[in-house]
Amino acid sequence: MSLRITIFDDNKNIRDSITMLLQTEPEFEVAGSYCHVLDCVDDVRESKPDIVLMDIEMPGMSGIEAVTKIKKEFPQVQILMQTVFEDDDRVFDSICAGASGYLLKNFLNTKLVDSIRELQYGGSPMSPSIARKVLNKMQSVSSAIKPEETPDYHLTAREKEVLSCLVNGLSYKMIAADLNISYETVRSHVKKIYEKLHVASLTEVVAKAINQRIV
Amino acid sequence: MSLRITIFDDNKNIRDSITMLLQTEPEFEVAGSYCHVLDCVDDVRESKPDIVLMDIEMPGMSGIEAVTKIKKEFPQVQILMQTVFEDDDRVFDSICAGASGYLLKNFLNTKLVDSIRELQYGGSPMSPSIARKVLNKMQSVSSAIKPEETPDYHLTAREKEVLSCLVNGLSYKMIAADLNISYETVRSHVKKIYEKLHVASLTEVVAKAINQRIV
DNA sequence: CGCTTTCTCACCTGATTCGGGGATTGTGAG
DNA sequence: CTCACAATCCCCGAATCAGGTGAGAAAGCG
Repeated sequence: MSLRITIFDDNKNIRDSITMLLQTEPEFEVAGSYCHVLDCVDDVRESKPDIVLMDIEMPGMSGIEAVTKIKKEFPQVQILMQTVFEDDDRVFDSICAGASGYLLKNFLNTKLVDSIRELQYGGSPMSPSIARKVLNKMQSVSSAIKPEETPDYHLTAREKEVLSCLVNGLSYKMIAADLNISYETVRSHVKKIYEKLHVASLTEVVAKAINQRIV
Repeated sequence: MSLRITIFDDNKNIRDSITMLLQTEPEFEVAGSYCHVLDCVDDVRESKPDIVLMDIEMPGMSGIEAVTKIKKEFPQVQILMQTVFEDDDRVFDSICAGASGYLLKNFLNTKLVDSIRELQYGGSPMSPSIARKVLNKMQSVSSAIKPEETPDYHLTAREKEVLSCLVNGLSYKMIAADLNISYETVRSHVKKIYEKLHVASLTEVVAKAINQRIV
């Protein structure tokens, strides 16, 4: 059983050299070869590839958009991105779009065949420098999510109730009605909240409450 | 100039075979070899490695904790994780802890030397199946973060400026001073913002701005 | 050239919030 | 049993915000 491979690259020389490279392996079959991705979904439908090689820089529509579209229609297709640039954002965007591997073009000759095999076996081939970018991004993302250190302002239960009403945009009057207490009581609580959060206006309270998830 | 490598692995056989493997390369130097990570920080301080090989399964303290500690003290040290398991969580945790590469143990013989060189050159060697897990995680995380469907309230640039001031807790007066415009102008902008966001109080504006990331 | 949008500013009236007080209960810790 | 603290309520004056109305200058557009 042969492995069908479709190529998207605007550079004919690269397409040809990839084709030649792939033909050295008997079980690889170039199912299609296209110089743009404007009809990528149709192209994939027709060529029925197991693996798509996608250049990231393409005229008309970017390779990243193409990945999104192809993955949406044919989620089982594995896509290997190729690029000359190590642009952080594009690497990241490609991954989010659903690419399964990422190869720098200057590794094409030496690594392409290996990479395709790795894709075939459920791996994700990546040039090491790309992998480094991915790991760094991963670390920054995860550390950006976690830091939920809530300094704990010792708000009482009632104060928290009032606070969450404030965050929901209620006025003192409305809060009073809502909690069945007097307007003045609400004010007392709010004053306390001001003290405890070290702020001096409702907007600051709301901002602080939301950002520090005291709500 | 030789590359100093320190090994942490509770299995003596593996430590020895790694050492032998590394000795085939003249510029590699095994700086230290330890069977546990309880004193990993001191061990690293003494052996002064450029690269640390860390087994993920270790008695006493897990390799992941060790990575955290080593990276905290010696951030420039590159750490290559090794494991027999492809446990999703541990892979992810290792990355967050600061590991720079991830190698499955059954690739040790064939890939270790290459991987160390890639680390040396700023890459992140990963077994393809590990890379796949990382990509998948990445995709799920990013899609979990992104769903920020911002309905787009058509705020003008100036309005957004005012808005961000509001979110930072500034009063109209302060905003006026900040943006070098009149108090009344600030009010005009705020009124517009109220209309566009369909709200009627500052607290609602702040809450909406933060929650929908219009800031 | 008109037309729309944006940014700017102004005035007035009423509503709401802010920052000080002070007071009364009940409850739980020491 | 005090003593602290939370929760409730009250008053006042000053500051700020809200809503409505109007209007001029500059920029962009057909």
